[in-house]
Amino acid sequence: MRIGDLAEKSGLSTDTLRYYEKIGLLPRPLRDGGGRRVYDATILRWIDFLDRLKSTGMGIKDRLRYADLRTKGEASLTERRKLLEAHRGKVVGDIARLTEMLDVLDDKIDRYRRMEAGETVDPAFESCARTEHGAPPSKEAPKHEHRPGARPRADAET
Amino acid sequence: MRIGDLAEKSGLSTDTLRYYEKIGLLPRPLRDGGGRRVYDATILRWIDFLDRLKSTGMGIKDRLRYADLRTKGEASLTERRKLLEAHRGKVVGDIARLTEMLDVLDDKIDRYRRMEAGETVDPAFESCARTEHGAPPSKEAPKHEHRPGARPRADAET
DNA sequence: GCTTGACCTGGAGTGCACTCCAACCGGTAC
DNA sequence: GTACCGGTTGGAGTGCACTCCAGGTCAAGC
Repeated sequence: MRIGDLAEKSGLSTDTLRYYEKIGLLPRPLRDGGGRRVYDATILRWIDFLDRLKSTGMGIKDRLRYADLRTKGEASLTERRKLLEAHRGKVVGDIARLTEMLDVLDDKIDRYRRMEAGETVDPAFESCARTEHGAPPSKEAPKHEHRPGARPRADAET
Repeated sequence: MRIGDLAEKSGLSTDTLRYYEKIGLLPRPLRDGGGRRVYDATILRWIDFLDRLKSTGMGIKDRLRYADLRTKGEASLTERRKLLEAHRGKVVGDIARLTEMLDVLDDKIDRYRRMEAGETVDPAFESCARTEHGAPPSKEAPKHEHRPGARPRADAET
């Protein structure tokens, strides 16, 4: 398999494949008589995993680190596991943040929809602010003060 | 509130706040006698929402678009809703991808752990390839000869 | 009055992750 | 033989999202 085929199969461009090779994400492939890269189909699995790492927010440095450990064989098992565990933590956090955002968005979209329908909707007091900075509500909005579990904060946008 | 206070409260740097203002993400604040920016606390809500959009993967262009629509008031409700709905779709997709990755990672971490414990574990094919290309496991991955940089390793990731 | 520190501006620099390009080479079809 | 396609290289360019800096102003504290 030459670089063009791999590009097609992996969804990466030939430029990206060469770039990944250059920085060390991909191992150096064999070359044919004319000096052209020849790939084994198994590389696709590695590319797929790299892609997954990337698309779940792992930067190039950590992918590089993982790729580097991988070349070291069994000796690097523990380190690789730790790297993956760290990434797992990030993924769990990301899922939580995204899930929270889904609520915020649903809330906001619903409000917009009602406003579009001509309903009078009170200025969006909703969950767009992080609880950590939980600005104590100014006296303008005393209603929403103590609602455990409910959205503690308001957003000025309409 | 001056820019330093806002920076502290929002978690953004003063540079970033000025940068956001420059590109139009933040409205131009009033100035005091000495020409210094003076902020109303309500800006924090907007910053928090922007931050949420950002941390759930919305790029600066779309945030800018949303910010711009916001300044247009009610006339832009529908467009804003559509923008948020589009983002919602992305968020749903991201959650799915991350959740899938969590499985992959758990699988891999578990495998690594067992290998560290000396168990014989077959090379983890399934956890790194997308199900779509689902390649059947090849017969026997050759035991790792260790020649860094010379060739691609036969097994996808161990 | 002087120092300190926060703030101002415009513009340059950074890091990531590609992406594109010029100039060249090798193999195949006609 | 030559046109063409798909490769090769090193290096430059791009877009995003900041981040830093020089050189200045302003207000308050000593």
